[in-house]
Amino acid sequence: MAYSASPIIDHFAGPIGQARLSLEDVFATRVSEFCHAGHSIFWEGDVASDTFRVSEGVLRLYRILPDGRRAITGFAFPGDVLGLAFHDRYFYTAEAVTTVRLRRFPHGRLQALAADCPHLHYEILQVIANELGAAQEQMVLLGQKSAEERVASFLLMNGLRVAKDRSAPIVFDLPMTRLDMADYLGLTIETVCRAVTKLRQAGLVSLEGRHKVFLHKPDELARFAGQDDSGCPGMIKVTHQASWPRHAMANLNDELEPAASRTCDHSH
Amino acid sequence: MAYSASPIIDHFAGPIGQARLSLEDVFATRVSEFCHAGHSIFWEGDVASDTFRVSEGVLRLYRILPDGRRAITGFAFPGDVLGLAFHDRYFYTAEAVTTVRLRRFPHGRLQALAADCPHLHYEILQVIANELGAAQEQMVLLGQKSAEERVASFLLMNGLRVAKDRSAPIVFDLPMTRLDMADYLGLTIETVCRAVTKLRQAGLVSLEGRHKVFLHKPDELARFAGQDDSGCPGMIKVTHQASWPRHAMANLNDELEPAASRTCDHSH
DNA sequence: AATTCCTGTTACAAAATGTTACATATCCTC
DNA sequence: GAGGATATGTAACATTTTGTAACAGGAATT
Repeated sequence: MAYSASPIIDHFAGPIGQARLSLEDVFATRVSEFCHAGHSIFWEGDVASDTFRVSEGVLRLYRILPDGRRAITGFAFPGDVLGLAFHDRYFYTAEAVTTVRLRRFPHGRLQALAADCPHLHYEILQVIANELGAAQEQMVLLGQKSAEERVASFLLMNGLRVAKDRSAPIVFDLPMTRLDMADYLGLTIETVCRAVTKLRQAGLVSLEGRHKVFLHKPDELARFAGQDDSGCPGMIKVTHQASWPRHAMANLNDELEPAASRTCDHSH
Repeated sequence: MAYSASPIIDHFAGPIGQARLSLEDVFATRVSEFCHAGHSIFWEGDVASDTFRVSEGVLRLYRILPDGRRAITGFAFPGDVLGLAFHDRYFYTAEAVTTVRLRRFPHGRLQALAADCPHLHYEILQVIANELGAAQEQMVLLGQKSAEERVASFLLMNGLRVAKDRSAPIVFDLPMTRLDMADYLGLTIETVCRAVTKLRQAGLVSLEGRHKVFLHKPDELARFAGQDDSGCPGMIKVTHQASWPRHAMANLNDELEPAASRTCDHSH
């Protein structure tokens, strides 16, 4: 909060402050910093004074339970921005998996910029909303999927970061360790290994060294992973729990509303 | 997107639009609707045209996997607002556990209001940031905690919604079914029952009927649940993984920065 | 008040995952 | 490039969780 004004930044506060600033613009004004593998940018519980944008490299984001268990809540890749939730303290530790290049921007000052620039504010909201979507996806994975499904999902998710086309084989690099994967997927190292072996035997994936992955049939892998296809319009899913009637809700008209209360009368 | 203007709302768009609007204010202008137990407000995959604020009652929020498994990603209680992530489609189904009273506000118009009122925009961001925090907490629970720890965490979490004081016994109502709890905690009904029984035998909780819960020793229950104490300043945790050096990062000074790159040199 | 249905509980067998132990591969330093 | 340290892979065994099934209890209806 007591940061001295930097001329590099101050032009944002002027009339240009109303321009369509993007997060990328904001961070572009800052110098690069480096964080080597195994070192941390910040720790869980630290006062959250800065936000960070990753330029190169990968971070693991984790929390530690009182008894020492480690839960990796996510990984940060180039382009990702950390600390945008504007909490008082960081909720997780951010540790470099590989050497990371990043830029930082002060928390409070970014908030001030966002207050003056709705577009920037909206972009921040979008980033957090996407993180929330990813977190919910992960909740589904951790709560409902088997070990093999989790590993398949993880490989596919990382593959699709590189190539969006599921119909063609994908080759990519997986920088994190097996322990990272395990702590992210809620499994042990051994279970991860077993699952990878099975996927290899099924001809769906193969490995070269520890970190290079080949997805031979991403499409089939997706089906195997129990990938949720929701959001694909026209896709009707058969379910066997109290969740059948998927017909679209119709009464979303928004005329001048009647004074009386309405009732959601969607059949069960 | 083709909503006709409503006079009830339009005064927000005028000069008053710059006032410190709160989400509560915005929804207060709308009529109440009711949704009876078992019925849904919206479905996963529906086009997201409205946001909702719960006035009374409880909703379960869930996604369905292609093979029918149900993952409850959360519950919505009075005061909670749904749909603020402004995605094109709802990512989950919102179904009433009890009869629910709620108010709705059109997606696009709320976005427009937020663009004119930084305070409102900021409040929306806070809501999503809190949801994100809860989702990460849940990821830790699902990935790292045992069945009994999960149930203990769940009971405690719901108890603390009513009473913030962990040192005194808590009595509260748990409106959802055992199946809801199971699908939320990534367990089966039977495992939930067994866990509850053990907690009962340990003298930590007791039940009256299906939905009334007594937490006799919330403090002890919290310890049992492996509750993360992070965020409590001065709390140093002993860990046994690659996460030891928890000393605070010091070089967060933010002077006019040197042109050269810096390095995060926190020891590992 | 009795019946019926639904939800919740318990016991035991089965499956999945975690543990332990050790072999092998890869990485890093010298 | 040698050698040690670390990470990974595999297998046998232990534990936890699940699946199945039978039963108990509560609420709503008759």
